Amino acid sequence: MKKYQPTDAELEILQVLWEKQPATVREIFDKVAQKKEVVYTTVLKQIQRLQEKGVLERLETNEGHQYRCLLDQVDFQRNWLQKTVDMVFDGSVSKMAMHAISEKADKSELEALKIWIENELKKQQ
Amino acid sequence: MKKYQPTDAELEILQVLWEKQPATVREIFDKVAQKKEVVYTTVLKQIQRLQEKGVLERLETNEGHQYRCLLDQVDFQRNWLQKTVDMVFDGSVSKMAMHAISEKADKSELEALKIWIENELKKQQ
DNA sequence: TTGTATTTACGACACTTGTCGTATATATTT
DNA sequence: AAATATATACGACAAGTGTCGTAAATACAA
Repeated sequence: MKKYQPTDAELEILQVLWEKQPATVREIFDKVAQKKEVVYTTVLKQIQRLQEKGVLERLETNEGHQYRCLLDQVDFQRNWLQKTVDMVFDGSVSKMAMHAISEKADKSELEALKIWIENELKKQQ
Repeated sequence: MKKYQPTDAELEILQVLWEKQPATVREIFDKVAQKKEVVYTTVLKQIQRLQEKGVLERLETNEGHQYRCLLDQVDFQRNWLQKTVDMVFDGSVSKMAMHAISEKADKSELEALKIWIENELKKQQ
């Protein structure tokens, strides 16, 4: 499972799993239901379809089925950013970074970033 | 047209329009066809559906129909990043920025970004 | 053990999307 | 004007998705 483009609804499920894995349908459902109104079986169905596609793996434990995500979060993030840069920001990483930062970063986040960049620079030279 | 989540295929069309607007179906098709194999009527259909949805506007000029995108590119970029941060990077802008930058930034880009951040910091306080 | 609650499976439905073929309208050329 | 080319409209279809109801299986409680 290297590349897969989940829909928004699917992504919500993956998010839950990336946070705590493996998890039961109930656990996943509870988390998802906090964010949007949805019925248990809807989430279940989505989980099952994700499993059919090979994105999730089902483990048969003694306390019911558990699911684990076979799509690595970091890989996914990388692909997502790749797509973002290519399709939304005309191929420019820094254009994207600046947009993002100026939009929403607060002071502490800016500070953190600055320090991080300085560190990167040291490493590079 | 403030918020709309285009599919990948739709986004390719919007990209063309953001670059040069308004444009005829033929012009859009030519650009899109450079990137992937597709038939004229497929692109036409997508354009028409986008128009029905109010994402594109059709202008009746003397040399055929022209289309313009009613979805502002900057708004779209903002929304996209919002979603990216929320759904892919656990709400952390700097986490996302770091991912992006470390993927691809060279020294000069880092320098530029550092200066830019310092500037942002000054503006904020 | 028998009834109740929970979990899981299965199927159904409407809607969207990507895709294209065909028909019709419009323009251009001869 | 007739013939040809181009543009546009229209409809169709399969696949995928979000959604849920209901049935079946399983676990738990009385």
